[in-house]
Amino acid sequence: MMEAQRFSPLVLDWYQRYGRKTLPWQIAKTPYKVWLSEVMLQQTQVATVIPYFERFMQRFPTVSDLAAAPLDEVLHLWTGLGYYARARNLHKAAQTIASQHSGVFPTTFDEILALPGIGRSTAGAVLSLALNQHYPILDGNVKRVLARCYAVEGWPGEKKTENKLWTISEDVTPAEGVAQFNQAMMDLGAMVCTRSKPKCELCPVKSGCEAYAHHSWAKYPGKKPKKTLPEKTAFMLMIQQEDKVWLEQRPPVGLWGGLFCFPQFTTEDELALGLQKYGVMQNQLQQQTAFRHTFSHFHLDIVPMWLNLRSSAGCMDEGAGLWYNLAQPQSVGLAAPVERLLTQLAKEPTQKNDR
DNA sequence: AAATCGGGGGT
DNA sequence: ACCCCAGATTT
Repeated sequence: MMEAQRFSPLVLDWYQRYGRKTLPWQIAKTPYKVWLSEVMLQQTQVATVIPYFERFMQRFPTVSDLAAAPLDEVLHLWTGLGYYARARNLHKAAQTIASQHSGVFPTTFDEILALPGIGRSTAGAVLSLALNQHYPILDGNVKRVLARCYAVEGWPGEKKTENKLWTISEDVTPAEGVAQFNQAMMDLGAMVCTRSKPKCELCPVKSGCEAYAHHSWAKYPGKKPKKTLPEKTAFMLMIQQEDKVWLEQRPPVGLWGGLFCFPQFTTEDELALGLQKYGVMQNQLQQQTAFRHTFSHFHLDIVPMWLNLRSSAGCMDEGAGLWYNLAQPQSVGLAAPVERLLTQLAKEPTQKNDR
């Protein structure tokens, strides 16, 4: 059993020797950099985040730059990261900081917590990592380390389990050296106490770890109860005219909110109706190879339907979408499968498809 | 093929 | 207060 006060010295000592200290958001730390990196890291691993982070910092060096940018450009730089609601929240929070905090990132817990897209853990991370204020965090890495060390049963998605973990995090978080400690906990979870095949022999807290003592690391954290995913189909209509492809912007909320996508239909009948609406000929439609895109809650079988428009025969409403130029792409957000199909189109000469 | 991640929004 | 929803990557 590991007493709470024994925990942090072991972790801090480990951090001095093995922790990460030179990630882009750790150089000249500011609340803005920590916030941006934390939001990106919520969904993606460090190696993937780095280039996104660098692009964001280059384009939006300050919160005010981010606030002043068009949302489409933010979504564009976010393309491929997923969870686009987070990019929208990021943008909205930046605008709140610009208007309500004179462009200065707030430094109290309640002010930060009030920003969209920031909850208890992210607020704690910003204040502890950037300003060394005494707040615990509880991200996926910390949950795993603590669940194993203290043999916390249950899936962390359940409130009861999450509450237990928060209490433990509060108990082990030291008043001094919080910035290093919290960073260390995340590093420990990412590098040592990994989901599968943890490197227990390298762990600074193995001496007091329940899971280590009972060889039961695989039991923690508890697994999410699983259910079978429903399957849906989407016909994606790719209308091409020379170097340009017709895309429409999705409504601001919901799946792929605010992103540009091909006109999309659930059934072939709907597709036929859509073709009528656009005033394009049905007979030159070509079905391409279908593929599956999986979300957390359903499978989406995507059937790309390609159509080469020879004349300006279509009647597209320019207000509802845009002609995406494959040769000189516009700065807009794209859903991953849409980007994949566009890349495909840009590679293949029109002639090859045009049969 | 399955697991994952912190927060928002709806019930 | 609880439950469901995001999206792409890793294992």
